[in-house]
Amino acid sequence: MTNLEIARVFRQVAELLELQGEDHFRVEAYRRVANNIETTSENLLYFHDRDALRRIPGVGEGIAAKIDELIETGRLRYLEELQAQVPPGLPQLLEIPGLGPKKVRALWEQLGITNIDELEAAAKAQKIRHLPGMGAKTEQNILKGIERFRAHQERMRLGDALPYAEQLMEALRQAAGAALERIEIAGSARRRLETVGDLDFVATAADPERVMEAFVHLPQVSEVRLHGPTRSTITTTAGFNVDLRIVPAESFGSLLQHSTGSKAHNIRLRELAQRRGVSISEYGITDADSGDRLLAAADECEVYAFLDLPCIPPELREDRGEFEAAANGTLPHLLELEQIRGDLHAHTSYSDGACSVAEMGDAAQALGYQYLALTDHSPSLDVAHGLSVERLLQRAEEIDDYNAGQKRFRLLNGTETDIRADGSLDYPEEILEQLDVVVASVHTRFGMKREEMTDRIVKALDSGHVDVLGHPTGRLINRRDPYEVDLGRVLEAAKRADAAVEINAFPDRLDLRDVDARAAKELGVRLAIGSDAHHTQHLPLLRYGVYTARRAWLEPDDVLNTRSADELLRLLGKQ
DNA sequence: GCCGTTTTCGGCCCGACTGTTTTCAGTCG
Ligand SMILES: Nc1nc2c(ncn2[C@H]2C[C@H](O)[C@@H](COP(=O)(O)OP(=O)(O)OP(=O)(O)O)O2)c(=O)[nH]1
Ligand SMILES: [Mg+2]
Ligand SMILES: [Mg+2]
Ligand SMILES: [Zn+2]
Repeated sequence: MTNLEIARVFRQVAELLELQGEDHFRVEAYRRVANNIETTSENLLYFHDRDALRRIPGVGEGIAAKIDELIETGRLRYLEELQAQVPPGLPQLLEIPGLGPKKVRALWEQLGITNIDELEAAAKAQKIRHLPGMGAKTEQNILKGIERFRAHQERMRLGDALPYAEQLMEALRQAAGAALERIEIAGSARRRLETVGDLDFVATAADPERVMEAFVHLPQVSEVRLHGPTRSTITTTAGFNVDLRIVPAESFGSLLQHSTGSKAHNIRLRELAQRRGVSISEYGITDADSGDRLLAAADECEVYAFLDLPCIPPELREDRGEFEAAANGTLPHLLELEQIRGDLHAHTSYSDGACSVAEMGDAAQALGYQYLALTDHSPSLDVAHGLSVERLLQRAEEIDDYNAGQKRFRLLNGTETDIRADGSLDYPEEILEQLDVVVASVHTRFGMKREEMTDRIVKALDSGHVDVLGHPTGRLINRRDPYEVDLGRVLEAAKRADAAVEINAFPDRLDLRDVDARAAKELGVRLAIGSDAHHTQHLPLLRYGVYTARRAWLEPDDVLNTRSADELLRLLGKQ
């Protein structure tokens, strides 16, 4: 059982309780714990006792016992009891935008509606308007909501979201002209979360009304969901929601802080404020008793400063220890893109890349790098034109020729060797020993059992020839789940072997993910950031790996490729 | 259901928009 599966169980419990009219805070307790379990790196299977479980925030006596039951039996009787009390199609109604627990419960109890089809029929037959608090508009909104539910979009990858956000901001600047003063992206995109559910913009305006009008009339808009004086929400033609909030300039920092979130972070911050007798909102800070405004933050850091905290970087705002670190003065000095000296994962046209050795080298230099590791695929990966030993040697000559003409840059002669099903590497030892950088990755047999996959990867690391474990979980965001593996044991093996583990920066991968890279650091394992470029144009995607590294609390020393070429090769034992 | 330098019981963030309602409940961010 994976942490994600356990998290899903508790989300189901939350929904079922909610539909029975259970206390909101009890429901939210299950949701909160589900989020915290999903973002726990170590598999709960390997937590040895209840005390260890209870160190997960939000896990108390009751939930620890339920996790135990899930791990021991794969089932949760409490969930089954709740399921017996609620029609199976009912929880799905909660996913319809505009429908929450109160309305769904009323529809169920008073009209006997138990699934989406029945809901649609009731709305069309105009039966819903007779319920208290509902009317003809409610029926229309339910029908629209069902359409939206059926057209439901998955979360957008950050790599798509950030460029799209830039485009939208530019479009709005054009459309609103001088009426728009300042606009920034907030929400999960600003926190650089690997996927984003929507785009959240915050702005100030000389003429807020005009800006709102311009926003809801952008050509990219397919539907206006909300349209108020300080906040509007639109759906784009691509089916994606975009929020815009506007506040007076003196409150911009308060709004940016609020809209950057995360929700959990905001709640923690506001609780800290409460204890000091003040109240934080997106407009500023007020005295909890008198309501007098004490601060309107033009800069978001003023909000933290008011609570005697240093400013917390957006990437850390997840309520995963950043408040404790801020209070202790132990916030990390996060990695910056400018500190990256080179890229440790790239392909050329020798394997499945699109560009030549020289083209990749030139492009890396244009980015200001001191080195680029060319890590083409190995023989058994014939779909990716893996290099035979002969071709590998041929490429080495081409790399030498290229380097001969360079003063402050070098191409590193590397490989991304396949970790074969039996855990062996895909080149003879004497070949691997000649290479500057050996990245080793799993590309086949993703369906292996957890133990088998773990043994496979550990064996590869134990060979002593691996410098970097490539994309360690094999996931493709929105397309392929990570393979099942005991990451804790893999990280221990990497530590023993003095191998780094990769943050593969390609936006489809981001592998390791943030919380796993953080666990690696905490175990004392070094990270390597690689773009996995298959084209010169992919090289700049490395920045997404830096974002993930920042979300993992990484500092420059934790990352292999903040080192100079010489230092890097020394660390890898190549000099 | 969880949690505690003011609590082991009694709180649990705060505000915008909509549609229904004559003052607010529900939903969402
Ligand atoms: N104080 C407070 N702020 C919230 C709440 N819900 C959302 N926010 C703030 C923090 C969020 O980052 C921000 C934007 O809300 P979203 O629902 O778009 O969440 P976010 O962008 O973090 O994640 P997403 O990828 O869109 O699902 O609004 C809440 O319940 N309370
Ligand atoms: Mg968002
Ligand atoms: Mg939003
Ligand atoms: Zn690969």
